[in-house]
Amino acid sequence: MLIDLRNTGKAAQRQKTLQKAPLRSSGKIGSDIRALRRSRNWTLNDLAEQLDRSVGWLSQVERNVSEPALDDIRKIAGLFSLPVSFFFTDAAVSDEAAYIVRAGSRRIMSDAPKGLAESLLSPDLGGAFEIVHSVFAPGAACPEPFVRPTEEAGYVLEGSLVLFIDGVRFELYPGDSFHFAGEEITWINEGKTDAVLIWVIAPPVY
Amino acid sequence: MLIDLRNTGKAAQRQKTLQKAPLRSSGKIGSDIRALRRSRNWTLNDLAEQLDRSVGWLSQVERNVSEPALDDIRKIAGLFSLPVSFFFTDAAVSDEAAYIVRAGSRRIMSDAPKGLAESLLSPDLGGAFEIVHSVFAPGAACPEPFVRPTEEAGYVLEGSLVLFIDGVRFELYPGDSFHFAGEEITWINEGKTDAVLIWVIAPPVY
DNA sequence: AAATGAAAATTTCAATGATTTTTTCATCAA
DNA sequence: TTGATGAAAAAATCATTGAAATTTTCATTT
Repeated sequence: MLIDLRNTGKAAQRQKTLQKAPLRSSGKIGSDIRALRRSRNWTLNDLAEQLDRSVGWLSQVERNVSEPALDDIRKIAGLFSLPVSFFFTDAAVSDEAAYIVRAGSRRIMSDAPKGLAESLLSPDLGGAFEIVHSVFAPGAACPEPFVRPTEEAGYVLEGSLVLFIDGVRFELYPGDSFHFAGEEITWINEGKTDAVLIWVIAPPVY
Repeated sequence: MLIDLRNTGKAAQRQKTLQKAPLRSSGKIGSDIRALRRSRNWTLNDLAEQLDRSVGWLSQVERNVSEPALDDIRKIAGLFSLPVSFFFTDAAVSDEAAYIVRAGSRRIMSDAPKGLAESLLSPDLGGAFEIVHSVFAPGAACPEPFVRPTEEAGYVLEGSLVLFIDGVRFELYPGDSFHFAGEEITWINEGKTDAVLIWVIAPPVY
């Protein structure tokens, strides 16, 4: 059992001010930044340095106590290789926003004309895993093999995708699913149509 | 830096015998049982008791050192509310089995004529999360609201499903996705066609 | 080979203290 | 009035350690 010393004497008074702390910022941009930072295993200090801002400021921003300037957001988006729009999804109706992501209003994660369009199926970053909706254009190929310290799985919705797991080639068609953890991965869409997949990653990397 | 004491004196000799330990059982049924037991937070003892078997035996079975009799498997399937077939999926071609689950050869998790047909999209149980392919028959409804100590998310492939999250009603259509953790859930397929979803659960519960 | 029981090994868990990270807050600047 | 800073306070993280619980190993019996 822990003994809570906070409700005595001087400390009790401070708590009062704590509760009064105003929540100036309305959006949830701060939470997103926090999730993104965490997914990269950066500390407040790590990110603050790259932004040329103080740790205290970043802490406030991430807790939605104060809002970053547009320029900061641009910088942040850049650091995470995300489009600025990522932070401004038109949040759906009140209740929904927390639980549902409608087909038409997913958050875009990569605009890049690299042949891979990714959007987020989870309402927010963070949590144990994230679900991404990925569209691989015909001919698109993974720029280079990658290994991630994650557990990943996917399901093919449309088209077909060639996946190399530790160098072994697998051709995946609609309805097929895959799963790997720690192996070296590459992919290429050898088909003539888009390959559409649902990709699950744990823990989140975006 | 850890100091490994095992390669000295008597211990070193034992290690030799350890390496010789034969792997008598070929399948991976044992691993499945282990994953299932763990997902229920049961100890070897808990399960052994219900099976009227010794802990030592169960340990061997789970490590694929020895094989349970068919009757044991029936009992085990029963304890986990799974069809016996669950343990006998026709493992695809060698390399594939570990990574890929083909559309046509998923492991069935529930035959129950309750209007919900679930099959596993992950090649094996265990891991950080599991992906389930679920088909909700028209009119099918969740027998009773449930709360699970998990983080779950899903994506609608076909049809539509009504999901109640903490009592709030959401109608989901193809392309929509949802996410919840700890809320009370119920669902019902009010449509005239099957509702087909992909459902992700972390950590695994099956 | 399957199964058991008991010893040996391993894992799990809670408690502790040292660090690191994060939050709070008084204060200054725009 | 909000953004920003720096430093103190609080909280979270991490590596240890010892005790308890779980799991594995193995000699023996069926």
